[in-house]
Amino acid sequence: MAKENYTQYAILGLLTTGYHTGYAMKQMIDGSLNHFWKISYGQIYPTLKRLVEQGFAEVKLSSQEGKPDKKEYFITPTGEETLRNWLQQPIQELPIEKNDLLLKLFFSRHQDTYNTIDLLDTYHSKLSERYNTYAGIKEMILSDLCDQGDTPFWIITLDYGLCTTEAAMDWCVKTKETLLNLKEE
Amino acid sequence: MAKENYTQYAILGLLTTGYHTGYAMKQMIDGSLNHFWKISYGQIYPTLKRLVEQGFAEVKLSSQEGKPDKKEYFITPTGEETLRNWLQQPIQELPIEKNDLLLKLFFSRHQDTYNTIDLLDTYHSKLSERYNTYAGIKEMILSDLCDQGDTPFWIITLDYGLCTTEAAMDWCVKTKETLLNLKEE
DNA sequence: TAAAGCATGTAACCGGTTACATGATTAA
DNA sequence: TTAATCATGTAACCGGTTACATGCTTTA
Repeated sequence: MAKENYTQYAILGLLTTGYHTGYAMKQMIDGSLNHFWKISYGQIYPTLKRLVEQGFAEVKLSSQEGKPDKKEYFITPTGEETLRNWLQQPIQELPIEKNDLLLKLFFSRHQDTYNTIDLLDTYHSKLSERYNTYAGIKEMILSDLCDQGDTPFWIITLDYGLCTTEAAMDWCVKTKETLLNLKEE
Repeated sequence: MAKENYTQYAILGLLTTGYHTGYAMKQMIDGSLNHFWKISYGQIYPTLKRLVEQGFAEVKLSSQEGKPDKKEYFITPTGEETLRNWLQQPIQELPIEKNDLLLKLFFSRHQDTYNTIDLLDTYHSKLSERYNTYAGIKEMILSDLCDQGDTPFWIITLDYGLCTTEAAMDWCVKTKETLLNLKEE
């Protein structure tokens, strides 16, 4: 099956959730989507251009007072259909994350145990930070009384982040013990 | 801080664990490392070449009977030092996995609930497959009586895969319920 | 007046994949 | 004899990042 460029669908999707400029999309992604997706201006603007060329979106130039002009993009019916079609396709393959901590652990036989444990500790604290960030965003969304139709779905993706992060943290703790036992032997 | 090319360290690491040809490395990675790292021949061979140029490895041409000639690579003391140095550096940033299921869920507000649940089911079954694969590899390593010094570290990385995969599976089940409740309201 | 935020864009680069090319040996 | 396994390699391509360029407005 042909490879898919998911980035365009991400942008198409954002067009349906109230983000109409490249700048606004970038803000949104950096703030709320970045636990499972990120994107740079170098992708956003060319993609928006291409979406218009393909008839999936339309541009409207709008000049604002006190702010620079901006290009507002809107999804077309064809674009909506394309998005819906993609949403229905089952995922083909699980993502594999390139994890450099695991890569290091894999080759840590000749390393000093305490050094390896340091790696684990740093990793754990970063996971903990991440966990708190996600929990914070979740709180924020839930306390926002304006109950958008999108919010339950946003919460779901956050929960994914929370539960896998938690599992990874538990693993850190367990692994630390394993390494210490290994050393004692 | 400058960006790092982890691939070269992966290859350097493999050189220390008994894999001396590009072909053998590829086999190894596809079989045992692929839950957190993968690599193509298009990277392996040029990287090996570069490692030699940098003085981190040495080549030895060996002709075998009944098999094609091969190039055997060996790590040099400088290479070992480079590797050890990298192993000691704490990881800078957590990997963020691009997850297209989450991307779809994020925009699934306008989708049919049962369709979304289908996505979750497929995902769950793939996770389950992955879990079994990891569990199988772990069994295999543990039952292999030749107790290499590397094995505890390999088990640790497998455990990471097992526990995060399990967490993701639990999330699938929970999310399915959430979606059904949402529909009933 | 300087920094921060709003806003759009591109060119160079880089890591990585895919497809292709080659060729020997061995087992079905 | 055909497929599978062993073995090495490259060129084209692609997705994505980074650095750079521009310019306006608001706030400190």
